Amino acid sequence: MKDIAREAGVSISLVSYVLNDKNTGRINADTAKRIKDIAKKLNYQTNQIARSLQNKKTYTIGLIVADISNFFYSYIAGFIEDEVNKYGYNVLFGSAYENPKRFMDLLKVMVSRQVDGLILAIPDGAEECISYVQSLSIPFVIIDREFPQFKGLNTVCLDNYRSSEMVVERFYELGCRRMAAIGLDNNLFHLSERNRGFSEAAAKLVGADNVTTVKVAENVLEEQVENQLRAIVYGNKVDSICFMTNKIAMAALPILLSWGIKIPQNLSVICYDEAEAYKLFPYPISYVKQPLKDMSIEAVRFLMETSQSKVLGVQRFPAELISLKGY
Amino acid sequence: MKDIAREAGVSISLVSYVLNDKNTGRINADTAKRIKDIAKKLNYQTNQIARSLQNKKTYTIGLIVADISNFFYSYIAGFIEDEVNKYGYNVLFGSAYENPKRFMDLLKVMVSRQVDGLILAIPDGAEECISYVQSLSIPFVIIDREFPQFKGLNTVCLDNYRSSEMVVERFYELGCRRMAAIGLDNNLFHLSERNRGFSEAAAKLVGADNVTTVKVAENVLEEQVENQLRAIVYGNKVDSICFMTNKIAMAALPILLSWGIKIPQNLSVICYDEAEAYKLFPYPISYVKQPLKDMSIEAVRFLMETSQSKVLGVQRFPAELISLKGY
DNA sequence: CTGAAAGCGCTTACAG
DNA sequence: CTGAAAGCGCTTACAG
Repeated sequence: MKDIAREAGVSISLVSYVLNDKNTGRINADTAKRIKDIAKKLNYQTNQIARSLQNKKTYTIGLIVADISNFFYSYIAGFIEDEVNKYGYNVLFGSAYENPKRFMDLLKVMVSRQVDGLILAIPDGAEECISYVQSLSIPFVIIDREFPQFKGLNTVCLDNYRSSEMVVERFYELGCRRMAAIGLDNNLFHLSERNRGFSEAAAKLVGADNVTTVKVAENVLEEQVENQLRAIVYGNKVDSICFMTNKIAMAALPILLSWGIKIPQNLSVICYDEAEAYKLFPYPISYVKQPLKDMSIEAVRFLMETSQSKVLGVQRFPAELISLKGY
Repeated sequence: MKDIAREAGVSISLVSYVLNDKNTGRINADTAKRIKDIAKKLNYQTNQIARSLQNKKTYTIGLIVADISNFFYSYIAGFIEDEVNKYGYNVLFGSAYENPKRFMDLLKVMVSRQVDGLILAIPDGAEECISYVQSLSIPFVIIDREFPQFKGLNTVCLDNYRSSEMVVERFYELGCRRMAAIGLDNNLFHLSERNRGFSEAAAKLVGADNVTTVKVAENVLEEQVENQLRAIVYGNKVDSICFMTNKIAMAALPILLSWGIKIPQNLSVICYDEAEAYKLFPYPISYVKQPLKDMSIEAVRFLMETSQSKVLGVQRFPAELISLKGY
C-alpha cells in the first residue's frame, strides 16, 4: 500500500479507502481509478494478517475433525469449505484422531490464530475441552456428535435414535424377525443413541429374545468384527444385521463375502453412511444416509449469523434410508 | 500480554522475552517463573496474527488440491497435516475442482494470507497460475502433476511412465497377450506419461495390434466408460485391462461385475491408486500404489528446508504394484 | 475530497 | 537484569 500511495501521490489512508470501497461517495472518481490501476499493475494483494490484526477478524473458520482421510470427514470438509467460501472465509483444518490431548492442542492453535468460528467433531473423553471452548468468546458448533451433559451447546447432528428405528422398520417390512447390530464400544452419545434406537425398536417389533446387539473396540476392530459376526450369523442365526458405523461396515462386508453369504437371501444388511465402495459389492447394500451437505451448510450458516448471538441448540437432521439396488 | 505485564509489574517486552524463551540467560529466574505462572493462570494464548505481522511468518502452509472429498487428496491432506505439525505448522486448504479460475482465486487468497509455503495440485489449463506463483517469493512444490514446459519447478509425483510399464509387465507375466487401458482425456502431462508408458511397453511386448488404449472425458465419465468397456471387452476381446485413474476404476468395476465377468479368469484387471473399496469387490484387484505418505513427507520437508534455497527438481517416486489376493 | 495520527498485539534492537 | 520505543501493514475516526 505504501508503494501504491507513493506512485499515486496520495496518502496510504486514501489507498486503503479506495481498495476497500469505503467512503466511495466522497472520493474523487479519477483518483480512485488511478489508485486501482496502480494496485493492479503492482499486482497488489492485501496483507490479510495486518488487516486481521486491526479488524479482529481473520475470515477463517477452524475445523477439527477426527480424521480428514476418512471419507465421512473429507466429505464434510468439502461441503464446509464450499459453504464458507460463499461468505469469503477459508478453512484451517486439523485431525484430532479421537485423541483428547491432540484435540486440545489443535483447539489452542486455532484460538491463537484467532479463528472467527469453530466447527468441531469432539472426541470421546474430551469433555474438558468443551468447558474450555465455552469459556472462549469464539462461536462454535459441534458436528456429528452430541454432549447432552452440557447445556446450551450448538450442535448439528443426525437424528441417530430415529435413524436406527428406521433400519429396524425396514428389516421388519422385509420380513426379518431375528435382528442384530454391531456397534462401536465407546461412550459417544450419538452412537449410544443409535444403538438404543435399534434395540428398543427391534425389541418392540420382534421381542428382545430375537435381538442381538454387540459392540466392538475401535483398536481391534477387524478382529472383533470377524468373531462377532461368526457368532451372530452362525450362532444366533439372525436374518438381518445392521453395521452401525461405516468402519464396521467396511470390515464386515468382505467377511460376509468370503463366507459366501448371499444378500439379501441369506441375510439382510443395512450399513451406516454412504460409501462409494458399496458400488463394488456384488450384493445390494442399503444404507443410512446422513444429509452431510445440509448439516455442513447449517453449521456454517449458524457461525456466520452468530453475531446476532442466536442460539441453535441441538439440530437433529433426519436420516434417509437408501436402497442401492432396491430391496 | 499487557494484562500479564500489569499483574507481574513488569514491561510487556519482558513478558514477550519470557514467553518466547529468548534472552533466557539474562532474565531473573524468579521473574520469569512469575510471568509464566501468571500467563498460565490467565490462560494466555499468543495472538499469532500479531506475531505473524511482526515476524513475517505465519507458520501456515497453503494446500490446494483438486477435491478434498476425493480420497486420493484426502489421504494426501492427512499426511501433509501430520507432517507439517511436526514443524509447528498448520494447513490452510482449498479445493480447486480442476478449475483454473478457482485455482487462481485460491492462490491469491493464500498469498494475501501470507502462507509460508504452498503445496499445489495444479489443474489442467492453469499454466498461467504457474507463472504467477513463480513470480511470488513463496516457496512452493507441485504435487501429483508435472509441467515439463516450465523449467526449474519443484515437483513431487509418481514415476508415471515406469508405473504403467510395470502394469504391462505384470499382465505379460500373467500370460495376457491382448491388453487395453482406459485413461482420462485431458492434457495433464503425468497422465499422458502413464498412457505412454502403457502403450509403449505393451506394443513392445505383444505388438501394437494387440494393444487398445482409449480415453474418456471427465464430465461424462460413467457413460463413456461403459461404452468403451463394451467395445473393448466384447469387441476387441482383450484379456487384460488397466484403469488409469481411480475414478475410472470406480466407474468400470461395477460394470464388469454386472456383466458377470470373472476376474482374472475372463479378464485381468489392474487399477490405479489404492482404494479401501477394493475390499468389497468379489474378485481380486491388483493396483498401482502411489507412495502418498513418502511423497507428502518429501513435499513438506522441502518447504521446511527451503530457506537454504535448495532446488528439489522433479522427484519421481516409484510405484508399487499390489496384488490384493495375489494374482 | 484528502491526510495525519493512533492503534491492533506483538517482537526486538538498543539503552541503561 | 529490565524497559522505552519503533515498527510489522493495515484501518478508521477525526480534522481540515
